[in-house]
Amino acid sequence: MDERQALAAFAALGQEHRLRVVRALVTAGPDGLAAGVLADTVGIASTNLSFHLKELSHAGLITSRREGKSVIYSAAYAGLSDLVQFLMRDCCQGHPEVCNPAVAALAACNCPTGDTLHA
Amino acid sequence: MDERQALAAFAALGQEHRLRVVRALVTAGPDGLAAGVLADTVGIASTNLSFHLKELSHAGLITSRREGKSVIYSAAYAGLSDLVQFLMRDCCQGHPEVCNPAVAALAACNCPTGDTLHA
DNA sequence: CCTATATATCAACTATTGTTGAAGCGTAGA
DNA sequence: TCTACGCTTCAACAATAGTTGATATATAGG
Repeated sequence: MDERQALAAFAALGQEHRLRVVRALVTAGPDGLAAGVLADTVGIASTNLSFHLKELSHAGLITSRREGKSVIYSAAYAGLSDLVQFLMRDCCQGHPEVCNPAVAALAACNCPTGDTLHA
Repeated sequence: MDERQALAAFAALGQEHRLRVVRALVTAGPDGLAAGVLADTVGIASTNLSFHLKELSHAGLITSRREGKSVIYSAAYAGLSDLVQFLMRDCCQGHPEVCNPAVAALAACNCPTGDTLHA
C-alpha cells in the first residue's frame, strides 16, 4: 500500500456515515449487507449512501457483489489490514519493543490464527 | 474509545501532511521530533504545521512536551492502538477465525512482546 | 532588558467535501 | 412487455477544511 491509497482509506474512515458503514460490515462478516439494509442501519438516504459506498470501494475498504435485485457490500479485510500495516511500518526505527500497541490492536480482534485473507 | 474520537483520529490521518507527520513520529519512536524538524520533513510552513499538530493532538494521536526553545512531538502509541481496536471491535460477530487481517497488521510491526504503553 | 529563535494564534481567502432531489439503469415477477 | 423495486448517477447547493500572511507568546542568550 502506498501513501495515496492510505490517504484515501483514512479520509474515507474519517466520516461519520462511512465509518458506521465499515463498522457495520466488519461486524457483519464476509456475508456482508445489502445497500438498503446499510441505509437503514446508518440512517441516511440511499442516494447519499451510494456516494459513500463508492468512496469506500474506491479506497479499497469494501467490496460489492450483485445478488438478485440487491447489491451486497462486505468489508475488505485485506484492505483494512494493509492500512494498519502502512501506519505502523518502520515503527520506532526497528526497535519494536517500544511499539507494542499493535499487540493490543490484535487482542481486540482475538484472532488466534489465520493467513488466508491477507494478500 | 468512542465513535467521536475515532472519527477525529481517522479524519486527522486522512490528510496528506498530517499522515506524514504521524508516520514520521511513529518512525522516530518515543524520543519524538521537534516541530521545526517536522516542518522540514513534511515540507509545509510552520504556521500551517501548527494547525495540523493541534488537530492531531486533539485526536489523541500525538503528544507534545517543551524542551528548551523547541516543542517536541511524539506518537501516542496507545491512541493509535485504541483506534485499530475500535475499528476491529465485534468483527465477524464473534467468529474471529475469518478476521485474521489483524494478525498481518501485527506482523508489520514485528512486535514480539510488550504491554507497557497501552492504557 | 533587548534581540533572536521557535512555535502558536487569528482572520481572510480558497478549495474540497457532503447532502439533496430528480432522473436513469438493471433485475424480478405479473 | 409492463410495473415495481433496488440501487446508482448527475447537477446544484450548503457546509467544512486547508492555506496563507500578519501578529502574538515563550524561551535562551547577550
